[in-house]
Parts: sequence; structure tokens; C-alpha cells
Amino acid sequence: MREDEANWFPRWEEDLPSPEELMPLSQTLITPDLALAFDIRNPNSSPQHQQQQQQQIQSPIPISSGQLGGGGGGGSIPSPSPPSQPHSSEFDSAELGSGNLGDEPARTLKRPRLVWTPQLHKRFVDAVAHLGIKNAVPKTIMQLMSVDGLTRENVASHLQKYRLYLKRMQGLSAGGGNGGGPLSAADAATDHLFASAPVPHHFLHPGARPAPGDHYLPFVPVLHHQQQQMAAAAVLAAQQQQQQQQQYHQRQVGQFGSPPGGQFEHGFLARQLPAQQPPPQQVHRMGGPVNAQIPNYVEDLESATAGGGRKVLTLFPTGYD
DNA sequence: AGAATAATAT
DNA sequence: CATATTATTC
Repeated sequence: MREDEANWFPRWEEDLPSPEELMPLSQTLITPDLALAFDIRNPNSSPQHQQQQQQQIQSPIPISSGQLGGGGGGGSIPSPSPPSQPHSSEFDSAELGSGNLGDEPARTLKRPRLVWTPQLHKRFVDAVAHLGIKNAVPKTIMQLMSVDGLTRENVASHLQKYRLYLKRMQGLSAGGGNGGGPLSAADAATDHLFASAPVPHHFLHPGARPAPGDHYLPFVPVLHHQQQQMAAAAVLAAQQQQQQQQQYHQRQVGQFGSPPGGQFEHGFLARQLPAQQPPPQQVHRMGGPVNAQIPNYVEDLESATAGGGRKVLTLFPTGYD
């Protein structure tokens, strides 16, 4: 029997920004629209290499109420039917320009860069798995994911990278020889994110069919009504807050002193705290090729999070109620 | 839709 | 300044 990594459990509780990070909003110095209108965001802070920004989000996940639903593996929805109609979560709260402050200026504003958290990526993979490689196109994936605020380009971009990753994996597992370790530093970096989500078997084996019984994507509509505490939207909202904070750090630069073409002289350190999960206990040691297959980073992550952290939430909203 | 390239963030 | 990640463009 090979359970393989087929039974990955749904875990969306991994790491979610503590409410403290999202709640505190005291940036009313500059209106988001105004700042954004000037196209001032992160002006690339000091070129000094070596910034002291450590993640402090290692505290116990304070989340315990309305989690995201979604994980997979639970076993449901064995019907890989195309997304006939996700839900109304599409742009339900896609007001990225709102967040918590002024939720009015939803125009001419540029969205902040989307951060692909492991959770989000997980959902992405689930979607692709259920759609099948052929049907897994940006538009479809996006629809299936039902993540508000997520655009087709977001998915397309991520999909592009993901495919590269898969290709890399194929080469490694097929050509063999390598111990499953990344070849380049760049690969290692990208692998890290992708390793957070299990890669369906048939992904690497063109032609191979998904194991019967293996079901992917027990998708559940994200954001229900107002319990959308944390979701991609929240992430985006959080980003906005951060963004605003950064701008605010600019000490209220002359809102109107920005001539076209000219820009403020920004030279400060900006801090952004993505909801990245704390680095595992670093378990994998090197010393030679041990096994060439799917990176076992996942295991590391699982162990670390399951052991060090805690996973208790495996349930999700009923979805359609 | 997909790949290449640009921009931006860390 | 280099690298990584996401956005835009072709």
C-alpha cells in the first residue's frame, strides 16, 4: 500500500495573522486612495543588506473561531465537474482598496502584490488537481478557488511558476540521480513554497490517472458572510494596512508635493510581515543523496507544525448551508 | 492561455 | 546589490 502523500490533511489553520496584526489600524494620516493615487508604495528601502526583521508570528494561533474552510483530503466531492458556478464569493469582498478603513475608494487603486501563502497555494493545488491538467487553466482555477480578490492574472502567474516547479520535479524524479535536493538557490527558494503543498501524483506523471478513491478538492466556499476573518481577502487587506503603514512612515510626505515624474526621497526601512509560517526546526540534514522523490520538506513542515505548533482544526464550514 | 519580461519587495 | 516573487506585456 502506498499511502504516499495522498492523504494530506486539510490544514488551513497553519498560520494566520493574529488579529492583533490585522486589527490595529490607526493609519488615518493618509487616505489610501490618496497615497495610492500618487503611486507611492514601497520605495525600496535602504540598500543595506541585512535587515533585522524576524517573524514574531510564532505565537499560538489565536484563531479558533471562524477558520477558513477548505482543506482537502477530508474526502468529499468526488465529482470533478467543472465549476459551473462557484459562488458569489468572486468579488464579494474583492474590495482590496477597502480593508477596514475607508471602504469607499475602490477605484483607480492598484492592488498590492498578492502573497501566495501556503494556504492559498494549497487551495490552488487542490483546484488544479480537481480540474485536471488539461482543464487547469487560470480562469477555471480561479473560479474554482473562489477566493475573493483573486484575479486571473494572479493565478496565471502562479500557475506559470508552478508548472516550472513541476517540470523541475519531473526532471529530478525521472532523471534521478539527485537526492531530491534543489539544484539552484533559486529552485530551493521556490521549492519552499511549493513544498508546502502536496503534489498530486498524476501531476508528475502525464497520462497517469489519479488514484481511484483519491479525491481532491473538498472545496468549500470561502468567506461565508462576515466570518471571512482570514482569507485571501484578509491577506490582501492586511497588506494594504501594511502598505498604508509604510506610507504613513513616510511622515506624511507632502501629499501634494509630488510633481509628475518626481518622486519623494524615500530611504527608510519598511517592514512587512507576511503571514509566513515560522521556519521549521530545520530537520533535513545533508550528507548525501538519500532519496529522490518528492521533497520531504512537507514532512518537516508537517512534523514541525503538528508537533511544535498544533493542528486541531480539521473542520470547516458546511459550505452551502 | 502561455511564456517572456518588468517591476517590486525582501 | 542579489535574489525572489508577483505583475504586466506580448
